Amino acid sequence: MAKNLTTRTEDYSKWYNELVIKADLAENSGVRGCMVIKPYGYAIWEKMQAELDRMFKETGHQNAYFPLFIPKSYFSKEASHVDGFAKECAVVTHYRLKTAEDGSIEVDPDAKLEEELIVRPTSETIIWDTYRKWVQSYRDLPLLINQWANVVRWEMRTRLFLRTAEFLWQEGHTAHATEQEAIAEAEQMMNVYAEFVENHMAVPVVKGLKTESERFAGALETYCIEALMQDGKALQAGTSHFLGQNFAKAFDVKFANKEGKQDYVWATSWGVSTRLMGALIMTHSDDNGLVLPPKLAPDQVVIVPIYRNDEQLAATSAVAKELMTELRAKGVRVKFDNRDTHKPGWKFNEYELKGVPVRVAIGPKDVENGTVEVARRDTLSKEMMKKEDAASAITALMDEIQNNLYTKALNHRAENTTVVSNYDEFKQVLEAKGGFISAHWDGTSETEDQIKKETKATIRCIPLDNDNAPGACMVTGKPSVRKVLFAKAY
RNA sequence: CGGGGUGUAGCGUAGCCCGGUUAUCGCGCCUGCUUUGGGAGCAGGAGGUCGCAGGUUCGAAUCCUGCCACCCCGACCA
Repeated sequence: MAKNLTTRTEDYSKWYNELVIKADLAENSGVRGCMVIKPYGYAIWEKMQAELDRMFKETGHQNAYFPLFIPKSYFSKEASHVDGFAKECAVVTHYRLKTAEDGSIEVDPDAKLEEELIVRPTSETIIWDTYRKWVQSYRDLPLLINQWANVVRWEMRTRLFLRTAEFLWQEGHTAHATEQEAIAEAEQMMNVYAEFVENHMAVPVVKGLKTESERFAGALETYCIEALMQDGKALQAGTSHFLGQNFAKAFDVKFANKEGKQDYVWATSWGVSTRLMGALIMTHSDDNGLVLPPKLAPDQVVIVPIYRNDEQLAATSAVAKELMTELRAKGVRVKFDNRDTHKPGWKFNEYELKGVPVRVAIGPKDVENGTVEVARRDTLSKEMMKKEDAASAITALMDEIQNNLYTKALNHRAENTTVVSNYDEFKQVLEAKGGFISAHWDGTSETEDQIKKETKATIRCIPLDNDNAPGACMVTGKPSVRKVLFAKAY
């Protein structure tokens, strides 16, 4: 069979790009660093959005929308925040064009804005400026709001889904009366993300805390979920920040507490982006194309009729439509592809490339024997079954494939997580094997920087598991509270 | 922004060093016939500002200058 893609071992980066483009998910737009998300890719994103949105609402959040443009002065109010984003902002300086004498279009110099507008790289500043007006009393709290939006970060280097100049995301911004409540919220949202990524995307994650140097600009604590890709590099899949009172103080968001005293509110923010699409692709796909977990697949089952003439088309279509009706009654998303413009073999390859979990083929022989052919995308195996058993068997396959994908990814992570005791071993494992490396660290930014400079590996997180055995830092030998997780990252 | 590379049909490319008929090949596209259980075969056909702008020359995809775009490696990052 002709290979659809460059093999992963040959060049993972090229493999990923080809996969995104050939599976019809997205393409380069020709506008620097921006991508066009194509209908099939967007359908997957919509599935993700729907589930996340449901989970946010279940935990008491509401959606709202804030402006795309943020006055420059808002950014100067929180010092570390502006430091973190200043280098990557798109700035609007004018509001009008005009036709020049030579007929070309130019920016009208008379239309210069008094204060430049920043295209949001994230919305903390404009949201906190708004929250000031919304919060007066402890009765107005907590404020639990989420926004689905696009943001722009003028990155030097971009990559489809993983790092684009413009990307889609959700950003939650909450305000609380107490520190404990805000911390609990930040932890809760990290758990929501982990649950979504593991249960729906079938991607196992490590929950943890970021080190000080990897923290979000303006946060006191950053909670994160980290996933391991097939090439042994780590990908940050989502973050949730405890912001303390930094933004409340910067934007003067005060409330009267139960004692009648003025106090600053406590804040969190949390977000996941279209980068999750990258995680999904790089975790499950193989050299035949995308592999989608059933819970996120726009089409869970595709039925392909096989026929030589009109009578056979009518006969196979009748069986296909019966099966489709049965499956739909069980809540399965089914597509019947009876296009006459492509041959069955062509369709088989197309749906493999697009990662549809189950494919059903129905031909004249099946009509005669009362059977159907059921093929799984995850194992690439095929099975003949009685037509009357097909609907319940395929319904059961949805769970089985979902679980199988998760288990496979979990095994891959286990095989590629190494505990090391000294720096030489660390470097050797990083070079030869990659993956997550668990090691002791003395807790200083200096040591962290040294490791990053010497090996390109960063501390992905301080895991929030129960493995709290103390030890000695692998580099300096100084005391370490517990092991942390290192990896090369995207 | 530093280092390297590439721009030729919708996609992937040959040609460039060493200038010379009508710019090569594959995929895809269109028409017809035969086909249809793993990307069909044959025949015919359409499709090109050779990234852009100058320059050298009788003649430029090819040589020179400037510009632009994209890709890869660094630094930065969801």
